[in-house]
Amino acid sequence: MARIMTASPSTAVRVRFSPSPTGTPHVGLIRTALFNWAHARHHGGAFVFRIEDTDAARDSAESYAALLDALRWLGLDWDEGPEVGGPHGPYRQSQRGEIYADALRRLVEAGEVYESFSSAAEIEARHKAAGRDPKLGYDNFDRDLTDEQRAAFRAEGRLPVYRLRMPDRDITFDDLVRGPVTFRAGTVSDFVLARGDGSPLYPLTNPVDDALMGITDVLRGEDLLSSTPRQIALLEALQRVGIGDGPFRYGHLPLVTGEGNRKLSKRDPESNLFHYRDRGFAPEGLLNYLALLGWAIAEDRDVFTLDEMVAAFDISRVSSNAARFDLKKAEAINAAHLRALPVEEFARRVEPYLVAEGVIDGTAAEPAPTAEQRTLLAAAAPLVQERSVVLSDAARMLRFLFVDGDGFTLDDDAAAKNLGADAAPVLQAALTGLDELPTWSSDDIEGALKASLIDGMGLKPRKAFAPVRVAVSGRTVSPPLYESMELLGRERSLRRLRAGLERAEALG
RNA sequence: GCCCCCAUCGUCUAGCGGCCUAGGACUCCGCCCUUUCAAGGCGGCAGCGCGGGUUCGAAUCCCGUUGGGGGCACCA
Repeated sequence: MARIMTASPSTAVRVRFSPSPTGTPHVGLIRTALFNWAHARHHGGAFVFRIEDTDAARDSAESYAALLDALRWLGLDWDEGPEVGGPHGPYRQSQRGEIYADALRRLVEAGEVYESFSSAAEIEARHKAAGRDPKLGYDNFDRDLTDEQRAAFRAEGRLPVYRLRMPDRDITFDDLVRGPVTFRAGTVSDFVLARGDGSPLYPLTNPVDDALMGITDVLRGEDLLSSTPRQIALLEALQRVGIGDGPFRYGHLPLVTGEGNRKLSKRDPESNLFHYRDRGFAPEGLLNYLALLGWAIAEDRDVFTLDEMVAAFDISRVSSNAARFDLKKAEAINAAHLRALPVEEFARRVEPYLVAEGVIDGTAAEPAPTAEQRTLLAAAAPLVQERSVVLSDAARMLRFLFVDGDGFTLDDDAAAKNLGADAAPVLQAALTGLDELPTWSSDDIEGALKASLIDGMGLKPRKAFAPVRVAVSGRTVSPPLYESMELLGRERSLRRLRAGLERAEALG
């Protein structure tokens, strides 16, 4: 372990990643997870994973599974959390009901929290009556209700919600990425911690768990910045009733935006993490790109490994401006990581995408190529590694090698452009030259094609090789032509050239 | 409307008073390499929102302004 450990356990960094299991993991959410993880690893601290599933109506088992799947795929390992356990469990809020009930009880008994009977309509009506903006928020009306008043409301059959009594002073905290932030006294109204039926809400569960789990640094999206004064007030109140040690450090990460500078929405397919996995982003490539959204490792470098990130990560050097997700750059970073992979590793990672192409057996999780296919892939992988932006590119380029007969199809656009009538003489000449070849090696193929097409027909290389490439591989972008044909083998190569010729002649 | 945050090339960023006639990356455009599609190499286009200060000196500090964003639920 080369990592630097902090001096004493009491100062060890503890961060948490606490998503709610709704929908599919979002790239912005993952960026938050990454920065938390990197911060913890950099300081030799703990990365706690907690599931905030207090809303039974919206949470789903699929989302929960997807969250674990996502972190595991990315390699963001957690020290405490679901399926790992830890001293502060359980790590799913749906299993911590008693903890919140106890916290709420203590807060009420201490007078930190009070019962509020006002309905939204009543609050609005009071604002209007007083000539205030009706959408001002809660007006602290129920703060000092007497026992008699409360009893009267209950007698009407009303159930109160529970609100925290906000302190009447400015609340300032030193944001880890932004520096000092102050909210003026009176600008944050008393907020609801639990429903009328006593069920706890996020504003209560989140700080309670952070306090109980010994969290020291909260790194989250900027969208939560304005709820920080509420959390700080709650944390102070909790401390007064014997829960936790008061407020901790906060750092608000810049938002990840999409087109039009809007916060990337969960509805936007571009925000779906698995969309990138399905296309063949490598975890290290995607993570590297996500890290660039708000952080830079050095002035003149932007491709780096996770280990390098851990060593260099400094939360205070995270940018505070929102960052636009740029697919083109993400792809470029990913391509750099794919090229850096040992070729055997690259081949192994292409396998799931060949399964998706339907050319090898197995599942994405467990591809089951035959020994023969594995040999072919090993030979072909080096030909496509540097031409792949995502792993599915490689699978698409390699597909033609793994199929035969009806399994082989021509790309429509490629065929339309390159296998027209004028391709017929080219393919005919190629066939003639190739047919006489005593041995079938890439060098021989190269020699034969050049002799018959370039020298023989006086064609420009572009013109000469395009029809051959498309006839043989089905696409305009393929592995290097001669090597491809060698791997394809004489029979299949010639058969495809003949098929291409027939097509070209039919059009002429 | 109220509260809070932000402000350097189209995009992501470096810059934390002089090293800046502002550096890198992506995109785009050229050229080279390859008698193939790509990849790679080299080069180019392009930026400190505006106005005041502070200072010998400001992209960097302060104030204002404009613009953008986020938050204002018995969702998380």
